[in-house]
Amino acid sequence: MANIHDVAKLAGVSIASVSRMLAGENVRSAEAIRRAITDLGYRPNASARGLRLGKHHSIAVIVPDISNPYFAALVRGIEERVMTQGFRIVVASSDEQFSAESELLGNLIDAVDAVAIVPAEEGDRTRRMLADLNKPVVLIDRTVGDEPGFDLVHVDNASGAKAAADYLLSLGHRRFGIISGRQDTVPGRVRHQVFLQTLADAGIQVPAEAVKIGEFSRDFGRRAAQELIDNPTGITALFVGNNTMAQGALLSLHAAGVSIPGQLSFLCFDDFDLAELLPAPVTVISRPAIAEGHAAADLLLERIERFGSPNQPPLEHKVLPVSLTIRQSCSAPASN
Amino acid sequence: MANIHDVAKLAGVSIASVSRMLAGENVRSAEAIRRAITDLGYRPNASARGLRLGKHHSIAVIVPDISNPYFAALVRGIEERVMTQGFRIVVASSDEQFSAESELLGNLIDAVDAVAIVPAEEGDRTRRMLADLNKPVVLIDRTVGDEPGFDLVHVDNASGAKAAADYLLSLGHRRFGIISGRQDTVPGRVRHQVFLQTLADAGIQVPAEAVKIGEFSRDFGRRAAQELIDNPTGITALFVGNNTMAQGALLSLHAAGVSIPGQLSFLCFDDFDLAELLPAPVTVISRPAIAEGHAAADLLLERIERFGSPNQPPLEHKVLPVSLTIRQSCSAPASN
DNA sequence: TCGACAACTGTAAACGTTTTCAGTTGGAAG
DNA sequence: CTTCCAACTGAAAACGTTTACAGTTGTCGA
Repeated sequence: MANIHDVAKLAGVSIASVSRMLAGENVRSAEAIRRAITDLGYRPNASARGLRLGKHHSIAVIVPDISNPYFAALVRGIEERVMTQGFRIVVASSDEQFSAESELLGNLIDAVDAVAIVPAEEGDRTRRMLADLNKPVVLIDRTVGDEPGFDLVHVDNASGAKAAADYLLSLGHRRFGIISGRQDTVPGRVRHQVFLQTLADAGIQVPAEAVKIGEFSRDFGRRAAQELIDNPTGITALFVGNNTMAQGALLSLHAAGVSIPGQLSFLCFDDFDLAELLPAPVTVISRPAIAEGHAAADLLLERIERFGSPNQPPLEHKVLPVSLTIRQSCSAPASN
Repeated sequence: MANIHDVAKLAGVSIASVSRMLAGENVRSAEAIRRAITDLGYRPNASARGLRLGKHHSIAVIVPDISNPYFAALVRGIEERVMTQGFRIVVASSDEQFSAESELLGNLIDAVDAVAIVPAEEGDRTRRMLADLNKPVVLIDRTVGDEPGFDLVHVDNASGAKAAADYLLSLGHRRFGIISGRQDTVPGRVRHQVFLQTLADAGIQVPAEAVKIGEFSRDFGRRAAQELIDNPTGITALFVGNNTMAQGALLSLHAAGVSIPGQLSFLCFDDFDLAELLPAPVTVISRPAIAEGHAAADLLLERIERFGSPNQPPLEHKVLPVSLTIRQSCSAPASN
């Protein structure tokens, strides 16, 4: 592989001139250098440049699972924005495990300039680990501790959960079930609490046996719905905290022959592919995954720019709107 | 950030000893060095190491679109395998465009040791571009030219298409429609041709107006199915070449009120989330995306190991099996 | 013709590693 | 007590850049 010395020799100048011309400065022999570069097929060595400048033009993106469509879309959004600025993204999946996450980050951190992460855990050890990185960090979808100290990109979980409850109430439902994700995450907690609180404000209590809390996984959704089926609680509407759990729940409900919305109105957070094609197209609270990626990337690029300099921009907390997408999985409760 | 000199000084040895102990060699003062390393929180600088060794411990993964679930799963598979060997993956989406692809690769190539790619185009210019990289390359799902000169990981498209045709024939169908993806890609071409050939071998011709060829996109699937609906051809079975087109086709079919499998049997290549939850759970030819990722990663790691040495392992072409997953979207044709 | 000055150029140091090469150490064998 | 050798050690070079610094040009005005 040709290096800068080869180019300089062929062009009859010093390596400094080559470097300068590459950096866009004015150089007398620009033409000769350009020709030498193409003749040799020269490409600057990324490691050498990284070593010298302490920059890598790379961003680590850590998500719980890249094969989850929501996270895949998020990554896509980050990628789109970041690529235009000449940055690369290094992707890794944490499987929702702090240990995996911190190990990954340990491996990646030395090769990147910043980190975009959907943290597996929102506890303080995650915050400390991220702070120790000493690089720009943006938290997406979740947070860490009360004073994270990083830029945040969230969606408006509270409004979404409230909209869901209000919509179901307006249809006349009074007996609700809820399947929620981990309560040690912002989306899990906020969606859960706001949904229940909105009902409480309307004077409605959700019976404990109709409240299921667990992992954000398809499998948990399936099990939770199965329990609801096995121990009838008389609920007429079910709210599910995210798309993967929703898919699992639909599997159980479908297998048990529960008619939607005939016997049960169904509403979940997060849109998903084909939601509109199901026997009862699913009404959802949808969120802008790509836009979340864009927002996160913008924040990060900005912060990378100024990192180390005294005048840091203040921490930002971007909250993106969600919207209620009404399809056909909800109706007035059967009057019995 | 502490560097190796700091560690050496604190441990009272030379930097060579630190480096050696890190490399696992026997060193008298190992204990002191270990302590110094933890005390200082020392982490070797990746750029410096990369510069010195000419290795980056990174692999570029280029797919048409990371937000497509199949590619996301593929990436996940690669990631799983590669991480265990201490490698990172740098991900980028080409949007099925050669120009984007070659630009991306231009940006990434200097920072990686190898490339796993689902090429946007299978033409010779792609082959040349990849060959010029002068690094290990594995092609996934598609190929480039007749003599690619790279390792290949494919699924058995021919068997899959034949199984699809045989199954529909066995149900008694005689009038078929087909929606296929780009014919300048292996999956597009093989699935298309083998399906039609299998029918031809059974003495059945598919009328030209029931053959739709276009992009591997949801949008094309939707349009193609719409055309089929608008200009009735009397077909009783429809084969669709991949999952995104299938989803589009289902959208049109559903909107037009075509009953599946009552009026039309439906079968497609690639499984997809929720296929089993649709009004008529879709029968598919499914393929092992994660396993494809594993296979690609293994091939690449092997080749990185030996790259540059004289005894290169011979090129491999791994073909993974697909399977017919029978659900409920196909039945015997209505007898009329 | 000279000096001043802008515009450019080249040398060399630095970034943080790994590894070669030429020692140094210490223990065992004589 | 010597000698030998295995086992370790350290100095220094190298990887390919960028950039501070100290020139070197060439032009213009006097």
